[in-house]
Amino acid sequence: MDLEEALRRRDLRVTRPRQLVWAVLHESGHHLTAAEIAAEVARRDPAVNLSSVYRTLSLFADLRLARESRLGADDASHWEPAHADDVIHLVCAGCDAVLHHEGREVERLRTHLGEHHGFVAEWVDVVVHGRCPDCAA
Amino acid sequence: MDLEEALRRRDLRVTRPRQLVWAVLHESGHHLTAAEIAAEVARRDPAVNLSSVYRTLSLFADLRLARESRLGADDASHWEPAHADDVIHLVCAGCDAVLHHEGREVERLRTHLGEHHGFVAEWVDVVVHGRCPDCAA
DNA sequence: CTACTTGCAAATTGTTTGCAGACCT
DNA sequence: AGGTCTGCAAACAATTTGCAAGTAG
Repeated sequence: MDLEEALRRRDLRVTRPRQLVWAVLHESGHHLTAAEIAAEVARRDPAVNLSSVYRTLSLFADLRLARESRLGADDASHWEPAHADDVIHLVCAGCDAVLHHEGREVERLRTHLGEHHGFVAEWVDVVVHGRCPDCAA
Repeated sequence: MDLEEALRRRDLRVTRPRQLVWAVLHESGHHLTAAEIAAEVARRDPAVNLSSVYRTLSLFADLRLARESRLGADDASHWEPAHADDVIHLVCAGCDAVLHHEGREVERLRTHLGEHHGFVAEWVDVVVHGRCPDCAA
């Protein structure tokens, strides 16, 4: 996935805030809040403003380059590079890690809803709160 | 489910705001925001304050009497009387209705995560965005 | 009585917006 | 050059909190 490519294809400009947000999003292995992203971006270039980070993230969301998720009912939104919607988020109550689980479950659910209930699923969001193997002890 | 019973059991007081929020939550068939609940409560007793509605809702959440869900990444929280977590929310992009789907899917997912990945699921949240039968046309 | 609750208003938090200037292309 | 982007500060919306007064048990 190439940022410049994706932007130019739609006549959007390649700017410093966009490059930095992109880099931070990809270098971090986990989910980040807008504020966390902004902090890391600022370390690299203090001139970049928080509101640009927000604008950039929602642009990325529109372009399907990034994905926003609500991991808790309370928390702020968390961001990560885009991935298919059949990825389930496992949020550990012990260490706060967010694991990804990929399986057939979402696909099966989607099919079931369509065939048996006539509901056309466009986007499936599954968040499981619990304890990861290390913290389950 | 009896409100007075649930409150008294924990030495909590049965008050007007609590009774009214409880009633509104149960009389409405669908998901309501705190503001909507407050508006309906206020119609019955204008003295009840919005912040009491918030305090009451989070009390109900603690007591497992009500359930909060984020139906969109943007929206405010929506509330409904508590129900098991194997109920899936289907949010229709056409008519904004929120349907409930009850099935074995969540239970199966929970078992799978436990047996194959050692992840102990405590709470599963599934939200499916799409189109209900009427709006899928 | 007296601790639990509430109303009210002010404070927080997360996110968005208006606008003039900066900068990609 | 010219329209797209950004920084900044102010606006917003949802939710929370401090505190004195109210009330359930």
